[in-house]
Amino acid sequence: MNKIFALVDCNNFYASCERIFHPSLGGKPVVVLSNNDGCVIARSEEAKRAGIKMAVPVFEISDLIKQHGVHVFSTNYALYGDISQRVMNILAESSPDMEIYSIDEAFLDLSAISLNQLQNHAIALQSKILKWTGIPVSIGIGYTKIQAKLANHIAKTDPDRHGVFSLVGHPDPDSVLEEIPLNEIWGVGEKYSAFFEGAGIASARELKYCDENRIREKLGVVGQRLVLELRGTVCYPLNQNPANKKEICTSRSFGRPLTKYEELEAATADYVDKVARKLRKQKSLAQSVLIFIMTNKYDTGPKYVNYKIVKLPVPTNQSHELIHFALIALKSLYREGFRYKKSGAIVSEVIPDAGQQTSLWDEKGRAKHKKLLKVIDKINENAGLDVVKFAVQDTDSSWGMRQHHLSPHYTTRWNDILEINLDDH
DNA sequence: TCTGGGGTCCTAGGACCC
DNA sequence: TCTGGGGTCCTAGGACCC
Repeated sequence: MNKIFALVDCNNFYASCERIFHPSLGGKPVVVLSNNDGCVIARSEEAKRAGIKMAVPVFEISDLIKQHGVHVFSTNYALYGDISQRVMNILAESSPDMEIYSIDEAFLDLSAISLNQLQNHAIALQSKILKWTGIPVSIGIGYTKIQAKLANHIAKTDPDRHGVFSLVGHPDPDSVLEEIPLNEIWGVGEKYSAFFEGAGIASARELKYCDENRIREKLGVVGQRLVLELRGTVCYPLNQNPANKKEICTSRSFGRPLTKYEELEAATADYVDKVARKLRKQKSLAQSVLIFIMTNKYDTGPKYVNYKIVKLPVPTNQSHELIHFALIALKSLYREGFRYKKSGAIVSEVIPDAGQQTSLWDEKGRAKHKKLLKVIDKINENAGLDVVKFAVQDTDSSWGMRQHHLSPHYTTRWNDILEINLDDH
């Protein structure tokens, strides 16, 4: 039996999240900014129509913002993560065979739904999500993930489809593919687009019927899979139990350039602690940690970029231990006289935290710290904040993110819960 | 003058994704 | 003044082995 995949994708997710708690923003242009209020990372339809492009630095569009009265928000991951979970819960309930692909997308296996019910099933799901969470979604259906992605693109862009489109059961799928430019295909980026253009392949339909071996020669197995998936051969199955991360990274630009070692140390220790928490959350240990620091790549002043990798003597996910080795690396990286813009920590050689061979001596202190960290994690999780920190992380954190347009944490922080005044009408 | 061949493992870097 | 952050997979090439 053929597999049938659906891709459910939240429309303009971050912008839609901000709108849930600001219903008056319906029909108005909304954008959400990256960390430090740097670039545009989400736009409502109105903002797109106003000519605001994805990923532009916000200072370049200040005129557009004024001109169209665009509502601007700092990124609020606590809110988006929580709303995402609610959407995913609804999907999981309706289709147990599901893969969460990103914060705002999930693949579903709909093979069990009869062909003539597919469309209705999708429409019902779409309206349920809207009703229960306030988030509008688009749903695309196909015989492979790449087909489902394509169908989703049509569901989103063709107003006649009202957010649902299926290539399965379509009378003439090739005529649909004919209209799809190559760079809309999932897995086709800048380089592949240029290659296809040079090879005289102009649409998704042409790619589907091209000589598969020729593509394989030039683009390897990745290119060949593109062709096969377009034809309906599954190369990317549903991945229901995503493996643990093999690499975990936390890095940030600072709210202002840092020059003193102590400030750089505080920020970097903070990032390392965040990495350690992510490790503990997925019950993993890291065997090496990389620290990098860099100056502003857009600055005209003196530039410096460098990194250092430290092999850890014992695999660990303990914050203080990782911070200890990270700071040794940082010390050797630091040079005076530069304005640092960003630093980061990446752990790799990640292994499961189970049955690790450690020396007896190691084991003693480690077990104690493990208990302590468990408590700290719990406190921080419940508070929804970084209440407990290591001393080196600094409580002042004037280097922290600029977020001048942050909305409240409506759903994850008690103090921010929405109050409704019933007398006010 | 002649100078194997096949295999594995590791790493860096490219390409892509949201 | 202001320019995001966190991932995965694949490939080519070097090191090393027998």
